[in-house]
Amino acid sequence: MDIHDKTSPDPNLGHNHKQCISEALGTAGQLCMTRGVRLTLIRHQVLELIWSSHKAVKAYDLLDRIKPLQPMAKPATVYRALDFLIEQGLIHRVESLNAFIGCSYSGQQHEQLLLICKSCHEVEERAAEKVMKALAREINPLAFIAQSKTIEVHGICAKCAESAIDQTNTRFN
Amino acid sequence: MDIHDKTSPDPNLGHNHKQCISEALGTAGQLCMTRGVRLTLIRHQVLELIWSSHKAVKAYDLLDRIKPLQPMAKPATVYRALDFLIEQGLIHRVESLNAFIGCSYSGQQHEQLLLICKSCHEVEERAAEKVMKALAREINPLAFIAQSKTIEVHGICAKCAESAIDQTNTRFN
DNA sequence: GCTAAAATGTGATATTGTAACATTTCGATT
DNA sequence: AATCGAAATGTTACAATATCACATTTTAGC
Repeated sequence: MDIHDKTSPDPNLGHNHKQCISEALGTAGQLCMTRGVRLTLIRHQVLELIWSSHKAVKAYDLLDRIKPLQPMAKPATVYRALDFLIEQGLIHRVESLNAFIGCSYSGQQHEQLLLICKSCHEVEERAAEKVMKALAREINPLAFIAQSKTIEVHGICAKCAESAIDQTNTRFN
Repeated sequence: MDIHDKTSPDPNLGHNHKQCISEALGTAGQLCMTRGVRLTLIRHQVLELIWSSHKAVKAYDLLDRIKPLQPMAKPATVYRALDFLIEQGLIHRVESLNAFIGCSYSGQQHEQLLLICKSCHEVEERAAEKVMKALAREINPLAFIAQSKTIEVHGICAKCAESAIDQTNTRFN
């Protein structure tokens, strides 16, 4: 039942997701070039698999999905690629899911808010600058030196909430 | 080298931690009473172990530490107690550490901010209402229905930052 | 081409968490 | 007090997530 039938993109995304992927991969390539780091084949493949949808992906799912392309792949193969991609800010780890998602703001800021839908499992990333400023104002007076900030909100996204209402209405027709 | 020598409280907390523990356990007892749920011996022991310091505790460390008290204890023993304590809002799961911390605001609100020190590993919980309001203002217009919010900040706490400076100065004396 | 560093291959194992079913304990009712 | 159903716990097995150490290969710079 998983729509991730190995490598093909989710067909139900409501936007041109191929463009989404190619943009992300293009930006990633440029950034790595500029920084003098290597977006190797494996790393590129892992990044592409992560971008195959806007859902957070688990490491062992990535492992299964990369095996057709890299029959030698082992857990370390995937985790090393993930480490690299996180270091370069090309993906985020979703702490509350032990999963990974493509970064929508690669090369830009690095404080983000993740909205995680319990229904469709898609994750939306937002810069949420006002929230981050409020967070900074909360923390600064405490003399706590912040090094990384994780904000993850679980709930129901607008699309899923709407379709739930639709269903409810349908029942009364 | 772990200061958690089984069950005794951390002696370096800079406050009367015994009172901290007994307050937390007292509140927990009252809340469970009021709610008609049972703070059984195992649950009470797990809660007490979690409160033995202000550091986040891992489930399997809890298992090791509860074994002298409950020789039958298995992973499920601990995880069930943790599930109960989380449900009742008596502890929080620290997502970015896969660990658990006593809740400093039991019975009150349920949106908190965790400040996690990478140096001493202590976790400070704050209500941070302004941050939460900013977060609500960010999310509401999106029609995303938030059900749970996780904010975890990793960094260096004031105490550790200060002692680092002290050390630096000492080198130049 | 040579070399050192980076990346990957490989096997083992550590850590974290859950499922399923049996047994015991608790508390409300008779 | 006996009983009965629900809640809690005991118990076994295993699933899911992640890391480590060491061998080998690839790469970029010389």
